[in-house]
Amino acid sequence: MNASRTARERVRAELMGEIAEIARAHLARDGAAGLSLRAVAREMGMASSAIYRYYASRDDLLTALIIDGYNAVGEAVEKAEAACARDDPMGRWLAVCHAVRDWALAHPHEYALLYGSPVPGYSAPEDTIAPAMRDAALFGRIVGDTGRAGLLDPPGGYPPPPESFLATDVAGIREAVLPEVPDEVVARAVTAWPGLFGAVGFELFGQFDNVITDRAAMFDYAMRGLGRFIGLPD
Amino acid sequence: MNASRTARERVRAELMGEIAEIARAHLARDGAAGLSLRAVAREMGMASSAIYRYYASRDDLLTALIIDGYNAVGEAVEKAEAACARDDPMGRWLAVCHAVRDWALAHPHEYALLYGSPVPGYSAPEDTIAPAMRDAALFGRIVGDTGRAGLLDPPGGYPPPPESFLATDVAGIREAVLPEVPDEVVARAVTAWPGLFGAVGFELFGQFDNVITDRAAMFDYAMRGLGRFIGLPD
DNA sequence: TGTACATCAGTGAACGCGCGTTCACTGATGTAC
DNA sequence: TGTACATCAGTGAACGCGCGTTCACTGATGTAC
Repeated sequence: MNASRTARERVRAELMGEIAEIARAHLARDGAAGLSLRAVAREMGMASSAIYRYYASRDDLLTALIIDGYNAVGEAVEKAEAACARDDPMGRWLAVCHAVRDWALAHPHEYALLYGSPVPGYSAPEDTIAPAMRDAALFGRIVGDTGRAGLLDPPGGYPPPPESFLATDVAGIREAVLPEVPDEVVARAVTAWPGLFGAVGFELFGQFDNVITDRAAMFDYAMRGLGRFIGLPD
Repeated sequence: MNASRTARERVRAELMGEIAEIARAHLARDGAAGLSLRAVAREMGMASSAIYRYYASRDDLLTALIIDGYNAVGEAVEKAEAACARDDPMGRWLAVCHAVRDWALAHPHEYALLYGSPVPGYSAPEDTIAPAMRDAALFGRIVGDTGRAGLLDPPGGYPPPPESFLATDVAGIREAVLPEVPDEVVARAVTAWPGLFGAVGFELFGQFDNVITDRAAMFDYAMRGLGRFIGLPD
């Protein structure tokens, strides 16, 4: 029967979720390197071998956590951005930035797993690519909307992007996601994006210790600067 | 006698260096999480317990590697910058950027140890603070020299730094290392600096995979932009 | 509706591994008279 | 210069730990007639 089959499958899905949830808690406490199937099984009250009914290996479980993590960042970012006025590009951009930072500060080990050093011996499968793009996709939409609205206003006084970069990567990205945005703004956007994660990483990984105290203000200022650099109106 | 005492001490120092060197090779191959005293001892041809004559614990060895790492980056950066004309601030800044990137690409695991996610269970002692500042100190000198030469020319069109940030961190940093630089440029410099490491991290940790191919050109362009933002003349 | 069979979930023991650290010890190298 | 003693380097066995993964197995849950 269909009903009974889905009953079994529902229990299965629930247990997979429970395992992932406990694993995520361990990850949050000890970091990715300390994540152990045996510890998760212990907390589930299962034999360690039982986990293998649900995840084929430790790496499989890690992959699930990574995908969930990207989606969690993506959701946080989308939710924050959705609350902004559509015609306020800078506000939308800042909402994205602060959402990333807030999420990172609340989930440092998970953030490290997603954007920090790769876990040794683990190589991410293709399934992680799409979720990993979620935040960047939203960023692209903001820049694209601003371009379509004719509101882009990038400050002058900067050297133009090099030809080789324009011809290859910038052209491809423009075609794919930013069709109505000038080449130079595409180039600026692509180079500005890592600046967000550099700022978050510096704060999270301790580079600001003993140097910066007013971190929220500094972050907001830095992100406003990046937004203006891209051409978002103030 | 003095001579003999230093003889023993010289052997000791040499062995400490050899251990660190082998450990660094393991770190480069397997990452910090995979660094094991036993493996190092094996390669030294020693009993694993003998390592403890030289380093009190695994964390002690890790600390030594971190300090060496910061100094290696610092040296690479200083060497590259020293080769530039003194009156070419943008050239000096770009030399620093490219030196960091080149070093990171050549030593990805070491870079991850210094600027990536912290090693779980390890907390860096005070001895690492000074070496960690070496590259930033040079950056400060470049900006300071440019300010003293009256060449700073930051592009307009950006919102001013928030008062709270100016009053606290910016004021302190200005006093300490950038006395002849306007507040706003200090603020810009402090916020731009993590952008360098964000760009390097994105490339190194795989965020550019399947997206950016012409990475050297993009990096150079992005760093030029940051340099201009700070006010370095083109 | 009841029964025979197949599928799945979960167990517990085991394999084989590597790790950091301690400890009592043997020899060699330096020191003081 | 020679000798007694102290210091140091290095050994090898051991402690106690945790890990990922496999495998033969028991029961329970679903399926097909």
